[in-house]
This record gives sequence, C-alpha cells and structure tokens, in this order.
Amino acid sequence: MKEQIAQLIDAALSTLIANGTLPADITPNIQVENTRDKAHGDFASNIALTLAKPARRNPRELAQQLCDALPTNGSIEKTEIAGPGFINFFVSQASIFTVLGDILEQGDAFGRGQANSGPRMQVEFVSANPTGPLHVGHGRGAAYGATVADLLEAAGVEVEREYYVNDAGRQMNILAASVWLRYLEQHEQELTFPSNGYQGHYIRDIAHDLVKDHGDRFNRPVADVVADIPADEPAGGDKEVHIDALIERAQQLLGDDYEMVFDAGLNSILGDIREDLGEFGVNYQEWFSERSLTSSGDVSRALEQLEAKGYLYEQDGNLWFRSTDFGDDKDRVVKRANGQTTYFASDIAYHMNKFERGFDKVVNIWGADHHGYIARVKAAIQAMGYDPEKLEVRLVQFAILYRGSERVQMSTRSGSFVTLRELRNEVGNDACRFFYVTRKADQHMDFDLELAKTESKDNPVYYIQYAHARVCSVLRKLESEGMAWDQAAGLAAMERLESETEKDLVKQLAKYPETLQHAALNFEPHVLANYLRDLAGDFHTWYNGHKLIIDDAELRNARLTLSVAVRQVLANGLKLLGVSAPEQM
RNA sequence: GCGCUCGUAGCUCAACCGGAUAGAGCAACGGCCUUCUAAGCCGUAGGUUGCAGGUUCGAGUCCUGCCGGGCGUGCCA
Repeated sequence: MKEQIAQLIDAALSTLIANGTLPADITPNIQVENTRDKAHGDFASNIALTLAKPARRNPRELAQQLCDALPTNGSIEKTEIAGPGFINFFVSQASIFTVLGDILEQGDAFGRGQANSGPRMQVEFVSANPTGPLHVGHGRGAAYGATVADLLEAAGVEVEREYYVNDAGRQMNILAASVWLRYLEQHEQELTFPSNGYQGHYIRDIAHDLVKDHGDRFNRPVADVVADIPADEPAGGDKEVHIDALIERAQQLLGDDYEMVFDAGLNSILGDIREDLGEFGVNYQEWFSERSLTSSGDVSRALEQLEAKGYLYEQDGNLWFRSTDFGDDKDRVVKRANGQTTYFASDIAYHMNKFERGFDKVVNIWGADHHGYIARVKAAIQAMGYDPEKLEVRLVQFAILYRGSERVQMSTRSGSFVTLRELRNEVGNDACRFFYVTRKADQHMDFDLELAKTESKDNPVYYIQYAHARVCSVLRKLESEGMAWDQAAGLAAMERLESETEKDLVKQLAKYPETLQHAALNFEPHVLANYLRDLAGDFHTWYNGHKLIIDDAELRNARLTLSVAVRQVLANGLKLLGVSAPEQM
C-alpha cells in the first residue's frame, strides 16, 4: 500500500514538472508514513514540505496541487491537506483487508523476502574464549546475534553464522596448565593451585575425564613441576610470572603430549558451549579456528601484505602497524620482539580471510568492552585495500541481573558468575530469548529474573504466546461444537468486520513485512519484539469485545479468518525471535 | 586528560530518513468473569525528552558547550 501511494505521488510530481509547476531539476525523496493519529487518515506524506523550499512555493498550496494531480486509484477514498502541508491518505476498507488473504495464502512465508535474493552477509557472534562456560553476558550476544541473523535471512539476505574460536594464545595455555594441575591432583599429588589459574569446577571434570581416558600418561612428579618456579602472588610473587613459568614447565615435561592436554580442555569446553547454544536455539554454519590462521599462513600473509604496502615499521625491536594513517589513535604492535605475533595480528588475518571469502557485508557482534578495537580493525581492513564500510560492528551492552529489586552480584574473580545454562534452567529459553532482544542492543539493560519467570500479563513473553494460544483454543472449541472454519467464506465476508478495533488489528497485521525489513536491515530485533507485543495487545482488545463462535456463519467465518491471520503473524514473528508459539497454555 | 557512547513518566523502555498532540508495560487508583482461557479487557493519573544555545517550515532525533552515568584508552587475551 505504501508502495502504491509512493507511485501515485511520483506520477503527480511528473505531471507538475511537465506542466511547469515544479522545476525539472528537483530530486524528490518520497516518504510515505503510517499515521500516528487516525484523524490523519491511514498514510501520510510530507512531500510538499520537503519540496516547498527548492520549488519556492507555499507547502500547503503545493500539497493541494499535488493532490489535484494524483491519478485516481480505487484504493484511495480521499486525500486531505493537513497541518503545515502534509497530505493524508484515506484508504478504502476493502483494500486494507486484502492483506488477510495474503497472510493466509503465504502462511509461514508471509513477511519474508525472497530467499537468498539479497546480498551475502556473514554474522559473527558470541565468539567467547573457550576457557569456561558461557555466562549471562554471552547470552545476550547469542540471542541478539542469532535473531539478527534470522531476521536478515528472512529479509532475503544469504547469511552465514560464524563463531570465532580463540583456540590460541596465553589464556588457552593457562587453561591447559590448569587442567594439567588438576589432573596431577587426581593422582593424589598435593600442590598449590595457581591463583591465576581457572578455578571453576569444570576444570576438575576435564581432568577427571583425562584420567579416565589416558590413565597416568600425563603424570609427573610434583617436585619436578614446581622446581624453581617463581612464587605465586599469595606467596609474595607475581601471579602472571608464576603461571607463565608453570605453562612453560608443562610444555617441557609433557613434550608432544602437551597438545593432548591442551586439546582435551579446548574440546571439552567448546563442546559444552556448542551444546549450550544449541539448546538455546543458536546454531552456526562455521566454527572458525584462530589457530588455523597461523597454520594456513594467513597471519604471515596478512602481515606481508601490510609490509608490501608500506604500513609496517620496526621500533624497539617490535613490528608496528601504522594504523594512525587510517584514523586510529595510535599505532599498534603486530609482532613482538620475541617473534610472537599479537592477538591483533590474528584479527587482521581473520578479517582478511573474511573478506577473501567474498561477503558483501561482514557483521561483527562484540561485547561493548571491545569498542576500542573497531578503529584499529577498520584501519587494517582499509590498509589491505578493502572497504571498511563493509564491516559492520554492533556492540552489545552487558545485562545486569536483578532478582526483583535486588541486583545479582557477579564477578569472574570470585567465580560467582551466573552461567547462561543456569539462567535458561531457571527462566526458560523462551523468556530468555525474548528478554535479551527486547531492548536495543547498545543499551544497558536490566534483566529481572522474577519478571521473566512470572506467568502473567506482566511478562510480555506470555502475553504474546497467550494471544497465539487463544486462537488455537477457539478453533478447538469450534471443532468441539461441531463447526468448522471456512476460510473462503471468511475472506468473502470481510466487509462484515466493520468495527474500529478490527480495522486497527488488520492495519497492524499489514505492518508486519515492513517491520521485519526494518528490524533486519537496522540490526534491531527489539523492533520486532515490540511489534509483536502491540499486535498481541490489539488482538486481546478485539477478542475481549467480540465473540467468535456465533450463529451468524458469515460473520463467524470472517472473524475466525482474522483470528487465524493474527495467529499466523504471531507465529512467524515468534519463530524469528527463537520463541515457541504454544497451542495451549 | 583524550576517545566512544548513553541521559525520555516513580521504574523498565519505545518513538520508522528531522514530521503533526512524545508512546507502551510495570507500579498507583477505579471498574469488567452464569458467556470461546481473567495468563485477558476498559478507564484515571503520570513529561520543561539532563541543562543552555544553534541550524529550519518543523528537533527527543542534527551541531556546539556544560552536567551526569557506562566503556575504552596495554608490547593482555
């Protein structure tokens, strides 16, 4: 409908240009909006206001001329000039209601664009270090990323979902050392666990499995392990130096077996993360290994590329990337004096790799604490000759958990963080998925556990699901009364739906496709969440004032048709949010 | 200090590319079940959009300054 009106305006503009009322060199940007106030009709355009200045005309007068020049169209009942020069369009009942037929005909596909008709995009999200279970902060990134990816796909974009596995680097070595030390404890060796090691109980579980699968293969005398290791922090030393020495010792004593211990930790935790996400309805096409960037030579190749273009220089023995040439605050080290490449070097290689895979757009969903990295990564992309605009970085703020009005304290140091799995078990996947995306991602959010758990109207998830279940319930009731819903008869009797609430409801349904598009292209799932809440509200309002199972067959079928259309759109929307649409509650 | 970001009803948040009288929910108060699920509906009340300027037909939205919160600012990962 919006499209149609825009075309009518375009035609009117051409007419006015042809007869000399408007200059030929204007570049109109035709906007048609949903009206906020019913008194303003169904749709409105501000075209006369935006053209008033370049056309050097009074906006209301111009609006009138545009109206006069509008081609006649059966769907438009009347137009009005209002306010400073808006053109309001009043659409006929019949053409508003045609959307019901579209919904029922298209079913699950209603609102979706043509599959893979758009660009190819990659969405990378969560990508938490595999050093422990996911916590509630990762949960928001997971829900947000999964929904953004699903929305894009629904909008016709070809989407690849990817998890970047940080399976290299010091943190992973600390993990391996932690596993190994717990393993030694399983062999009844007494040792003091490093303060900077991973304290979680899951480390013991991994060590236990290691004993089960490999017996004492990795066992070494503790005396050899701790010999000449610098003191830990509680003993007056430096915890970083202490743990690094332990890692080095583990590598010495285990030789080639070190990698087995390392992989045992990595695979166990990664397996847990996959399972966790899978249960949360979050799935990936690709789990991309950071280590593979080194073995494939991408890291050295990326650095060579930058070198060849003259963006690298040596200073103090380190190799620097001149990112300041591309707007970064300071230059960055890519290779240390000891020959080790930095994490940033891997990032450069990773993004080079992404762009070489030919995506039209690369979307990174990062925790908000990473926002300082955007400039340097974009700088690297640009330096390698790619368009930095093709990288879209979306930041997700952390969620603060509340139990009622009480804040749930979390700290990684004390190990008292709430895991995503615990949250899902307590609150349920549906409420989790919904709550996480109901607020703008770059906004801090308060996640109230008590509210998410309540099964009442206070909880928007149940409110929406209940609307869906209500329609199902009516259809069951209908059947038990020995009646059936006749879709064709319903569609043929649309003119019987004459109340204002019915029209509101249908107009809300008609907004679904554009809402979906908007939510997808702007990476804003909350728009869809809010839309569904509004739709459910409109439905409940209508339902409360209108009986569906009535003797008047024509009216009954018309109302049932509307109900089923609402159910369809609710189901489509909930599916995209990863929330179930129950048939009864 | 510098950079990014946010500031909207008592609370949690919306507001489509700059549009008309800034909207929901919760909390508060008052109503509605012999009727398809009351997990619902209706109504009342609640605002100088942090402050001060600027841009224009029009600003919560764009620009400048200030105030306040968050994050970043490692040869860490």
